[in-house]
Amino acid sequence: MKKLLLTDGNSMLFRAYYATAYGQKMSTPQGLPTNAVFGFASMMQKALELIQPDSVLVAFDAGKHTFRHDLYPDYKGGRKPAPDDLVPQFQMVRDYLDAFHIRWVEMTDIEADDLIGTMSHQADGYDTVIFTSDHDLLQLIDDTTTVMLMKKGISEMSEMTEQSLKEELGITPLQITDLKGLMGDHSDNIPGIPGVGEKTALKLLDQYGTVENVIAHASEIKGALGKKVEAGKESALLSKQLATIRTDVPLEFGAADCAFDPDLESLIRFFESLNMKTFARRYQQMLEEQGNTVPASEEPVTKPASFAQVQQCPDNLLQRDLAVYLDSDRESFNRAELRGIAVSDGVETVYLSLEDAKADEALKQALNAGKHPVIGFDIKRNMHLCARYDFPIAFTEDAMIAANLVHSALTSPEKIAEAYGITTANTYEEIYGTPLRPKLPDPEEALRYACEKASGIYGLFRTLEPDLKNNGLTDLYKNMELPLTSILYEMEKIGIRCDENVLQKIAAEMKQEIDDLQKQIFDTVGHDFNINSPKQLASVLYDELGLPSGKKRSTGAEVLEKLAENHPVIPLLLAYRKLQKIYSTYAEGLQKYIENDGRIHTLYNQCATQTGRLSSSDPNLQNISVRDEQGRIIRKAFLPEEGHVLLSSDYHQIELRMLASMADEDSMIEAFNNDIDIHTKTAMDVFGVSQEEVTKEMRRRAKTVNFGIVYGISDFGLAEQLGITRREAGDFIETYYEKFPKIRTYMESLVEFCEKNGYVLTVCNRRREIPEIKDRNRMVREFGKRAAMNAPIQGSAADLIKLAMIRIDGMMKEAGVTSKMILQVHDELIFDVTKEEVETMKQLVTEGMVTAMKLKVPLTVECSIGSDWYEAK
DNA sequence: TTAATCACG
DNA sequence: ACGTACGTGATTAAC
Repeated sequence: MKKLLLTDGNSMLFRAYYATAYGQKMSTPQGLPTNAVFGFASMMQKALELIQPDSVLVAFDAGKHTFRHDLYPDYKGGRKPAPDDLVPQFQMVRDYLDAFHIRWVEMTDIEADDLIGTMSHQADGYDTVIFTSDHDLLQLIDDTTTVMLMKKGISEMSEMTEQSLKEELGITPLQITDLKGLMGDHSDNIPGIPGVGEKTALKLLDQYGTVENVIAHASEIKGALGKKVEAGKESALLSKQLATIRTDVPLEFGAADCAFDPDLESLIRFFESLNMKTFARRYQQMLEEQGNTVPASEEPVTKPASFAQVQQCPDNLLQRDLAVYLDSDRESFNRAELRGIAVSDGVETVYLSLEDAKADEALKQALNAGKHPVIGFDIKRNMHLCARYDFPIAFTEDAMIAANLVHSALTSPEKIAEAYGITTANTYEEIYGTPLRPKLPDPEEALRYACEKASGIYGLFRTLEPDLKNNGLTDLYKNMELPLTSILYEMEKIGIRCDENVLQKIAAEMKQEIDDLQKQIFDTVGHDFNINSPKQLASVLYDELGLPSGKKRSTGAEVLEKLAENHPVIPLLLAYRKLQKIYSTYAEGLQKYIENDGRIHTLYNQCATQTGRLSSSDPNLQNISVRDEQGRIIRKAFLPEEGHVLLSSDYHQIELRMLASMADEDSMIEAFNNDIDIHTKTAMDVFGVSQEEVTKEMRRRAKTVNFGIVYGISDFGLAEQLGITRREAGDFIETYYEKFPKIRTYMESLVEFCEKNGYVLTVCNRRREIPEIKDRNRMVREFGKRAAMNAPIQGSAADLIKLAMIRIDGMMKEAGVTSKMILQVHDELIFDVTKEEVETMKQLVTEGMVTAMKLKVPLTVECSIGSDWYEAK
């Protein structure tokens, strides 16, 4: 059967707009914004590839007064007008469809939904697929009609059929109108029955089937709900009518008239006129692959002539700012092989084999003269490669870090490439295969890839430079992140000594215990099963043992702890889980990372977080067990160099201190100034008792509240954490805010600032963008608020320790010590220290950390020394 | 590849 | 009416 693709142009355009609103600013040569058209075109292309339709129709809303407004004048009331920079794109997107030869339709005072409804109704002989994010359209589902529901952008989609609808909501497509009738629709301002939400509506439908039948049986419904239904009858019937999509609009054409016959040439011209080079290039390539002989466009987008392999770098390049791409495999930094190097000045790009590059003295000189910027992408990795292959390059800029500072959401090379539309003709995998299925690369493709990368890095950095400057990020970039890169490079290179034998011994003992526990669990339950499988475990707990479950049948530790009393197997399971985790991740898992030098070289990622913290991976050395003794012994495997000791120094309550200082909360500052235990102080205030009267439990609760504040507290979250009611938690929070009023006003100011600007800042002006704060979904918005409260605190603490690292690094160089900084764990620094330098280092490190930043509260650190990481704590 | 779980700050 | 604490990375099972 033929396939028909239907989609709602307005809704898709809006979605595209908001999905791209925070990305790179795109515009036509005349300066008109094009981001929404870009997003729209990406979505459309993905839809076309996915569906492979024979016919396509895009429907647009037109006119302000539809038949629904006759029924209900407030229909779609309260909507904000389209943003200014979206308005010109309404026409542009129609031009795009015209250029592509995709049929679109709009009819005065008819909504897109009704056009789609009618077309899908009429399209006999077609399998219809409706692309939408609008749940209303689910009512159109039938044997030959499916709905592809977009979640975020187009990346997440679910294909909805009669069956999946039944599974997810327990209703038929036609009942969607009843659902909306009962619960209403906030976005269209459809009232429904006030006080009835999705859950209640589904329950009613399950029982009565339709709105009409619910109303007919209103008298049977007990309690408040019955009253609500009684009062909301008419509204429900009206709402159902409003939600019902028409299938009888007088359309003058059919599916066959919408045959999809793309005109790539005119589409390419369209993209070129809008300055959308990536798309133009992509379709150009598609066209060429189809074997169509087309005259080359006036300005060829790919410039094969400028991508050349040379034996010596041309002189003119040596006089300019250069971007460098190191051609290597994707192994970890201490294993990767360096094959060659591509350098680009943004116009011309050349590739040199490693051998040629090493022989090119002029090039080496240019890359180390410090005369012109040398731009890289992830220069820390590049520094490792350069050092191992004895090919020095003095990088001065890192486009990856710059991109992450400008857009905090860009936490990986892939995201950066996507956000900035950086593409290569082939993906790396297409050329080199995967680690499992390596491929002999085609030399020309490999050359082109490396050159495209170098040229892409150059362009990326040039676009980012003004953004760094305009957002006041230059100082952070130049004086914090770049110096830190070099320090992290050294730390990665040195690594930390790790004794495989210790791990093996722990692993062996643990294995014993795990096997015992496993046996006991099987005996208790009565049969064998895979305890590591949450699915099987849930089935055992909730089906076989009949334990009471919440809605989710979770097998997480928190839930199991609550069930501990109900069955003797629960404590066994918890113990098993704990050991299994420590065994597989640490005792066994870490061994794989010990290199031939007997050391583990973790990777510090400088732009993996949205808050400015570092992250550690391969392996993650920032989450080595410490909280319980069973796991803590893993730390006995981490050792200093022979004859040295480990020095660990950590900040005391850094985030709370940072908060007190930033919020300028006097009584909290005073407490820190007088070195009073902050959790006890909080307990005194919240519970209204004297210091002597604070019990352990009170202090524990106060501590939890303090943590909660830093996380962007909610009464629900606190209640969950403390095992108290929501009300009690709410009272705690209220009392807390009364005692620390500036904390409240500070938090409120953060949320307000974020709502206005879409981002928040740390003390060092690090930005975190939080688009969620403007989301139309309340839950997402609430998350945005919490993030807005947390990011400045967590981020400023991250700024602080980064400054401390830079300072300490400087002090160590100045003092000429041989000790080394080797690990960072967010509020803690670990050093490998020679015995003679212990006192010097203790003092130096403490001073460096304490004076790294001037706050309104003192900074305190705790130092400890040990012959392994277990002792140094 | 994704979800669930759990280790850390 | 809704379902929530913030920020990470590794392992496992099961698709």
